[in-house]
Amino acid sequence: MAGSVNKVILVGNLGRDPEVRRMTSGEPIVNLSVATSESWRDKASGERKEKTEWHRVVIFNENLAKVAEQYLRKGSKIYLEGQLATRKWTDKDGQEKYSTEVVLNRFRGELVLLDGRGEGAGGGQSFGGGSSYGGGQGRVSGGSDAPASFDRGELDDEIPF
Amino acid sequence: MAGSVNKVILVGNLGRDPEVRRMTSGEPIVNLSVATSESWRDKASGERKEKTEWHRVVIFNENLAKVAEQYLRKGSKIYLEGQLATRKWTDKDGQEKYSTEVVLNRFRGELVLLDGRGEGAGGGQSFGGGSSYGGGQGRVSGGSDAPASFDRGELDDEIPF
Amino acid sequence: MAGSVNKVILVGNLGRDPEVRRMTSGEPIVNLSVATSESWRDKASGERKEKTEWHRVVIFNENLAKVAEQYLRKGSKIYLEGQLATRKWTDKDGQEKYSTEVVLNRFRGELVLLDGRGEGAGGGQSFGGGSSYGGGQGRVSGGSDAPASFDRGELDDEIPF
Amino acid sequence: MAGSVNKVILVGNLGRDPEVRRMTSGEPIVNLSVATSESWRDKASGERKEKTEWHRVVIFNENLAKVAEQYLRKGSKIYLEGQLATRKWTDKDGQEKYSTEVVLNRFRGELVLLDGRGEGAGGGQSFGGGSSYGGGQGRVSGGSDAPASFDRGELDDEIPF
DNA sequence: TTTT
DNA sequence: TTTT
Repeated sequence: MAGSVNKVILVGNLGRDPEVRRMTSGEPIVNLSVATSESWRDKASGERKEKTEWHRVVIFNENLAKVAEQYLRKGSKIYLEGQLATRKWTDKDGQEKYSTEVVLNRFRGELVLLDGRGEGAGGGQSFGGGSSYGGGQGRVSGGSDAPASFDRGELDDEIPF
Repeated sequence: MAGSVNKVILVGNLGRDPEVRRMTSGEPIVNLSVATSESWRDKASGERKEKTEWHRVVIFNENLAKVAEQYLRKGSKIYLEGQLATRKWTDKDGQEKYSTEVVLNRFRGELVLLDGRGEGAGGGQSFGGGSSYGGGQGRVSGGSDAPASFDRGELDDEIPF
Repeated sequence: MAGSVNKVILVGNLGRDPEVRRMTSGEPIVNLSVATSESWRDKASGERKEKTEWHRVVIFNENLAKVAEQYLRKGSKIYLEGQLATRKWTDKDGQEKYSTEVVLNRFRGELVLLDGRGEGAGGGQSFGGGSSYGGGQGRVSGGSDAPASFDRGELDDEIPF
Repeated sequence: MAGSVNKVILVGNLGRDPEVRRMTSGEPIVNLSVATSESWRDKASGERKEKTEWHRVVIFNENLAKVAEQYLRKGSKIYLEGQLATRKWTDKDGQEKYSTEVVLNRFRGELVLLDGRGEGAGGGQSFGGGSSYGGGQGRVSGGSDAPASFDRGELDDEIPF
C-alpha cells in the first residue's frame, strides 16, 4: 500500500503492575493496563461527569520490556506510543473474540515515565547504581540513574545527533 | 485524573464507502473502515510479508460527518485523528462482545483528505462551485472548492491565527 | 493544497512563568518557554550527556490562555499540541530575524497539565474551592475547578460523546 | 529531567528536490523544504485566504537519507515525524542567527511517501527494477517495490511483530 | 474491504 | 484497575 501510518499516543496511569511473561524463545510479553480519562460538566444537569477508558498495551520490545518491568508500577504515569492491532482469539466456550491492543514492538513504540512514583517504585527502591539506562532518547531522571524515557533503540548508545 | 491523552493517528485507505446514519436526535454516526498496512521481508525465509490492519472509525461530529459523506469513498486515502473507545455490546446470541473504535466526536478529531480520488469522488464529480467548505483548518484543494482537510471547528470561519 | 498536517507534540517543563499579554482587541498572547531534554551515554567516552531544547510556545486561544495564566508556573510539566509557525521580524539594528514558534490558536492546540506542582502553584495556592481537579482530558473547568487538561473547545460543555 | 517528548508530525509537499550532502565521515545530511498550508474563508470579508508554512527538515539517518534521495522529488507528498531542534549560526556579516529545524536522526524519525508522483519520480522513472525498498509502512524492502514508507530501522528486516 |  |  502506498504509505500508511498506525499510531497511538497515550498519557495515562497504570491500573495495576505490569504483567511480564516470556515466550519460549525468550521474547518478552509485557501487558499494561493504562487508564485515560476525561471529565466535563454536563450542560443540562450541571453535573460533573467523568469517563475512564482502559487500554490494553502489549510490549514485545526487549528494552522497553525491561524498563516496564523495572520502573513501572500500579499508578505510574506514562507517555507511550504504539500501534493498534486487533487479534482474534477463542474463549473457553469456543466463542470467537476480538481484542484490540496498543502494541510496542521491535520496530515501533516509545515509553516515557512521567513520574517514578508508582507503588514500590521511585521511593525506597534505587534506580541507577551503576545502571546505565538512558540511551536512545533516554531522559534519565532523579539523583540516580533512573530513566524516565526510552525508546526501542539500543540503550547506552552514541550521541543522538 | 491529572491530565491524560488518548489519541490515535491513522493514514490509510477506506475499504468501503462510508456508512452514514443519524440518531433520532439528528446526530450523525458515520462508520469508516480504514486499512493500514505494513510490509517487510522475513529474515529467515526471505519472503515478503504484508499485514493489513483494519480500523473501525466512528464520526459523531456534524461537520466531519458531512465531509465524510460528501468526499470520502472506497479507496480514499485519509489522515485522521481520533481517540480510542471500547464499547461493550451483546450479540444476537446473548454473547458479550467488545469493540474498540477510533472516535471523532464533537470535541476531538481531525480528518484530512490526502487525495480526492476515491470511487465516484474527484473524478467527474465537481467539488466546490459554490461550495464553501474549507473553514477551520480547511485545506481546500483543487481548482475548485473541494476541501482536503477539516476539523471539528465551524466551517467558513475566520482567520486561524 | 491537498490536505496537509502541521502538528507539534511536546511533553516538557516550563523554564519560567508564563508571560501573559493582551492585544488591544483583547485577544490573549501567552508565551511559554518549554524545555525538553534527552540524555544518552556517549559510546566513545562512556560519559553521560544531556541536551536540552527550548521551545517558544505562543497561545492565542482564550480558554487555553486562561488556563496557562492560572495554572502554569515555572517548573510545571505539561503535554501540549500546537503547530509550527515561523515569523519574520526586524531587530533594533534593522536585522531581519526569524523565529519559529509552536502556536496554539483558536482552531488548534491542546494543553494538559501533568502536574500542578510548579513554583507557586499547587503548593499553598488553592485551586478551586475544595475541589476538584477536573482533569482528565477534561474540557472542563467551571466555576472554580482547576482543570488539568483542556483543549480549545468551550469549557463547561456537554458530554463529549 | 523526568521524561519529555519532542515530536513534530507533518503531512505536506516538497517545495524542491532534496539536497543531499555527506559529512567527511560519510554521514548523510539531507535537507527538505516541506510546505503545509491551511485555507479558510475570512468571516468579515468572505474572501478565501490561504497561508503556507515552510518547514526546514534535516535527515541525518542513513536509511531515510537514501530513501529521500531516491524517491523524493519536488512536489512529493510525505508524512514525516521528527523532532524540533534550534541551532545557532553566524552569517557572513557576523550576525547571530537561529534556525529551527525538524530533525530525523539515527534515533528518531519516520518518513512515509504518500504518493510517488513528484517531478521526475513515479512518472517515467521506474521504482523497483532491482530496487529493493519495500512498501507499506515497510521497514521493508522488496524485490521491485517502490517504497511508500520507512523508518529509521534497518531495511530488509524480520517480522515486525 | 483498501492500497501498493 | 489508575489518577484527580
